[in-house]
Amino acid sequence: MGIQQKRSKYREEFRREILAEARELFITEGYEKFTMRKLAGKIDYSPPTIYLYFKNKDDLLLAICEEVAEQYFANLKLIIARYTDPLQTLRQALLYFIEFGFNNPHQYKVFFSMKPDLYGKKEEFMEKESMAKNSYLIFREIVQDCIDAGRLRAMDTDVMTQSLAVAVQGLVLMTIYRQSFPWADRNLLASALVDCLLRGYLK
Amino acid sequence: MGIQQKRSKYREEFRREILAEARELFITEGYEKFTMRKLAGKIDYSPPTIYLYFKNKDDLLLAICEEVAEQYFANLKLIIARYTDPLQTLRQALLYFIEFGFNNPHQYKVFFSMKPDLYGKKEEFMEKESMAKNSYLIFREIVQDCIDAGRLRAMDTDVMTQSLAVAVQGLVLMTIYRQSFPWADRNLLASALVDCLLRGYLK
DNA sequence: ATGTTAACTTATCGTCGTTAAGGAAGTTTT
DNA sequence: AAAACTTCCTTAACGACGATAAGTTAACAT
Repeated sequence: MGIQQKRSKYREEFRREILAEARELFITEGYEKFTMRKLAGKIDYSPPTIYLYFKNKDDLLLAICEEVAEQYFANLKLIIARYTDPLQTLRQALLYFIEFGFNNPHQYKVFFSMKPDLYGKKEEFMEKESMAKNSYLIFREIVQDCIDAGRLRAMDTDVMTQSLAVAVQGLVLMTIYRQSFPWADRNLLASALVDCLLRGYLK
Repeated sequence: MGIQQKRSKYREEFRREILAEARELFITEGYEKFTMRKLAGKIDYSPPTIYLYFKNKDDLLLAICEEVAEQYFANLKLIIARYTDPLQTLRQALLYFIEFGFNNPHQYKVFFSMKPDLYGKKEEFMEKESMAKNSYLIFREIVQDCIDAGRLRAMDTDVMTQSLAVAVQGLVLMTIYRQSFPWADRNLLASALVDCLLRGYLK
């Protein structure tokens, strides 16, 4: 049992090492050029070795997603702690989300390189533990606080949360993915959109 | 010259035929399973034949995009003609965009399967003719009308147009791409978001 | 010493986008 | 009418991909 533990400990260590290298490869080379073979080369192992630690490429991408979500989640919690006014908290949370996307375009793209149902079936998402789920729930809480405090209109919390979320995600996605388009200044767009959204749901 | 014309006419005809089959394959099989080889099989020609009519896969995807944008653009013009109140026109335009995305998820995905700069460099987009450009400009015009009529706040037209656009595109993209997530009712989200956006920019 | 297991390799499969080279048919030139 | 050229399409192949099968090596257990 002791040995088993030791082994699985090394195993987990190596897995995390691969993951770290994978994330770096993703960031430096971008999604389009990220391949299992290149990753194998980067860690100086043969390609099949990766498959001993990850079921397949999607599994690995999901793991990267979770790492990214974890990083986002941790910072979001710090932001929440910094503000007392619920509306101010929400504003900063929205702005931080956009900033995170702008600063980490490659990480952000991972989420959209995955299959539509990589997080499982519709019901499974809320049952399984995931940083993606945690991030949504904490964001939902912020919105709920605004409603409870009477600062935002009383309406279905999920509808409000999700409509806010998709709006800011749209900004990040579009500016990242459609670089041919003559976008206005990103930061201008960000503050205009967030202002508009909050104003739109103001009580 | 007459013969040349005849030839290029047939050539164009075949090209459009391939395009039509490609779009159908895209719709029925989805982006992930769309391959040049399958398309070749579908039109009963060998794979390299397609390359006589399209430079490469991206070129073909771009052509599909333009077809989709053309369809969207045509319908959008009809909607504009139907309403006189500028704000009402904008509302319907936003709702139609979302509806279009919901009803044509596969076509919509084409735009995001393309390389970031498939429409050329940043300056080229506005110079070259494209249905994507036309769609943006007509949408921008609607927004401009609302501002001019004093119904929406006076601010940079492009910033307002683009922030509205990315918000609704976010809704479509997220619901299409992240199907594991327990979204609220799509139509509820759509009307809530559009209401919020218009309210947010109201004068 | 022998059997067992884990970790890793090489070799390979099937698929993809794409290109090279060539052939068949029609068109133009002589 | 024969020869040369052009157009259109084919077969064959390249390199890269994700992934699997089968085999090797070394550590460990008995």
